[in-house]
Amino acid sequence: MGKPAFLPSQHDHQVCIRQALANAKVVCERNGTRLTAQRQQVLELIWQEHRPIGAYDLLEKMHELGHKAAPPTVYRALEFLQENALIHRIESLNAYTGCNHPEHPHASQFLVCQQCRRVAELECEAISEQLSRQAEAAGFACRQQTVEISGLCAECQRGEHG
Amino acid sequence: MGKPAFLPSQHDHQVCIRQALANAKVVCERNGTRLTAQRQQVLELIWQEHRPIGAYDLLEKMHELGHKAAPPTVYRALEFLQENALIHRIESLNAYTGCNHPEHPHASQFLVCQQCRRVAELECEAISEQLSRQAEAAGFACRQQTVEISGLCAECQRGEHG
DNA sequence: GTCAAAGATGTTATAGTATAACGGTTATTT
DNA sequence: AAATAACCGTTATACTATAACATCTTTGAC
Repeated sequence: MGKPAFLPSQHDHQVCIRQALANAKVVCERNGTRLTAQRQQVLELIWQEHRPIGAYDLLEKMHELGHKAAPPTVYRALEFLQENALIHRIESLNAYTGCNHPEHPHASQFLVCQQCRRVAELECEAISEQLSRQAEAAGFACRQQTVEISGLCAECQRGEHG
Repeated sequence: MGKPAFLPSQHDHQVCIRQALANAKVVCERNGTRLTAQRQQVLELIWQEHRPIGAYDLLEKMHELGHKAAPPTVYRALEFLQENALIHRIESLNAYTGCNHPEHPHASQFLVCQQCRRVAELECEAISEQLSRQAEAAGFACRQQTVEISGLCAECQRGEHG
């Protein structure tokens, strides 16, 4: 069995962040796109959270770090990161979260905990393929899937997050 | 084979609207909730569109009809209609659309055409059950599913909507 | 029927999310 | 070095949603 969908809340998150930044460099190089300092900062701030973070919360963090940015700055970075598959937007939260598998294209499914607000990314091909099949059966040409499941993660079901 | 996912754009939509309002009355009666004139108006305006409509567009339509409403009015109606399963919110559009099957609880999947902005509602149990299973396998207690697929509907693939 | 409680609506203000538009700067290519 | 494209700064504004509080209406108990 692989990694659990939700990492234990007490894992060493610095490792996640370093790994994500290293991945991002490789991906951008391969894509021929530029991971500028600003974009990298936004990506790092996203990864520093254990949960999806909103654009204006990111903005606030940048201000705290002395980077006097305006909304378009952060939205541009978010757009770039999405285009390069480095982050995902969680529609039901209006928030952004790091992608766990940026190195290959994939359709994801997200488990969104209503209590602790953490999100797990599934990458279940059976689901994405079944969705594609159903869409095609209706004559629909599928471009992008948004699959988000709200509920309670295992820890919150056990009452570990109050 | 049943109804097509996307109705032909030239069907008699007045029939859809009348049917939806009749359904709504039954559903609210069964739920013990009150379909007031205001809520009914919002539901009717939603059904008058062939595509999901935003809260502020609804507001504008109400103004055109001489009903001088403020945002909370329409949001309250939308909340009520959602609670009674009479409409769905399409997260990826920030817009609302009539539910095709309000009489029984169900998880839906939405096909969202990027060109004509129409939406088809699938109700595929195989998909919703597979999603639940995957979530549970991760120890996740599923409460609500959001499944939206963006792409092109059959008509738009044939260039019928320019 | 009256009255209390609950539910629904009106109103004002404000919070939260996102983009348009324009000008300047930096990097890349030739 | 000039031309181009990509990136960034800045201001203003559009779009989406809710808080808070007052008023009115419906319902149900007596």
